[in-house]
Amino acid sequence: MQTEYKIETEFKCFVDYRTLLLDFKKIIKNNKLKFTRQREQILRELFSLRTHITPEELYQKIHDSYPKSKTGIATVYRTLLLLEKENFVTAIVSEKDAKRYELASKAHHDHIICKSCGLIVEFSNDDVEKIQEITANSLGFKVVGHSMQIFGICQKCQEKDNL
Amino acid sequence: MQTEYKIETEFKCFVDYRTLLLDFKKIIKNNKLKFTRQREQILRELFSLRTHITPEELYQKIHDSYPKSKTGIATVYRTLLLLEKENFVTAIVSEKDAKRYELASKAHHDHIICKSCGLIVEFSNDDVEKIQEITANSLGFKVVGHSMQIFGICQKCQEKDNL
DNA sequence: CTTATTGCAAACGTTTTGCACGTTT
DNA sequence: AAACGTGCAAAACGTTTGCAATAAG
Repeated sequence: MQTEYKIETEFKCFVDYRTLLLDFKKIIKNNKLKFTRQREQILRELFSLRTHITPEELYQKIHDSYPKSKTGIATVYRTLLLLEKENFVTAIVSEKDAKRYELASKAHHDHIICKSCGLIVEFSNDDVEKIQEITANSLGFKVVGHSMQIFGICQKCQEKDNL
Repeated sequence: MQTEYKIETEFKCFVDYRTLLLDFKKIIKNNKLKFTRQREQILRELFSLRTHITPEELYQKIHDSYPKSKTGIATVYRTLLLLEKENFVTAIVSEKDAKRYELASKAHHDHIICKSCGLIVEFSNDDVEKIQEITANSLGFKVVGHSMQIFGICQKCQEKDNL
């Protein structure tokens, strides 16, 4: 495992696309990268969708939105990795299927996932953040972040199962 | 996604191997399965290791412990799936590399993971269990379980990085 | 003797990579 | 012009599966 890591201090909140784009271009410039059509399409699509999406799904959506686009799946993966590194998106690893990405939002939040239909609902809880601090400190760790998933059966699926 | 799921009620605690084996044989009998050399080797290895291990690592360990064993990797995967279904092991999905399994223990616990060296330390916190209940209830979910990972930098890696 | 399990290799789905070609700066 | 990004196809990775052979009940 490589020794590079990032302290989770910087949270981004993108209310409008213009701000997002500006922020992104700043990162691009700072890292001597290039602002390409593909990167913009991916960012715009992520912004307008605002869901937990897999790279494959995102790739499909881009081809729906930009029918002539030749953006390859590899580029989607590469861009998501860049966006994750720069805290523009966060990832949740699903048990089933692929990693899911979502645009970073102001406050950290966690997820409750329906075991039956896969529905993902966000929640946030200040106590979780406190537990994170207390636990890490008591074990000598410097906190980077955390991820919590509650698994359950959503209301709809409970009703479905009771038939 | 299939509609089958399991309520996380049954926790096992294996202090000695004999008890573990007896419990396992009971499950085998109840489900009209067969008690094979491979299944026993896998169980014994999990018991003596008591770490968070990947299927691949477990496969290697078995071949170290039983040099003449021809146990295939597919059998390791299949057995781990069975053990997980029957609550003999629990799995944590790592960001990097493969799923890691550990023998089930009496109490639920979560993990803090070093981003630098991959060290996994267990912790348990009653508040996490409460948060799980409260959150699920408020969102209309029936709780199945949860998984929480804190990411951080362990003491050793912090020192290493300060050189 | 019936049924479940195994090992193997092939298939799978997701993700990464090497490379020649294109695009951005 | 230099440097970086791209698409493609191939490879890599962890995992599952079909099947004929084997072992357990």
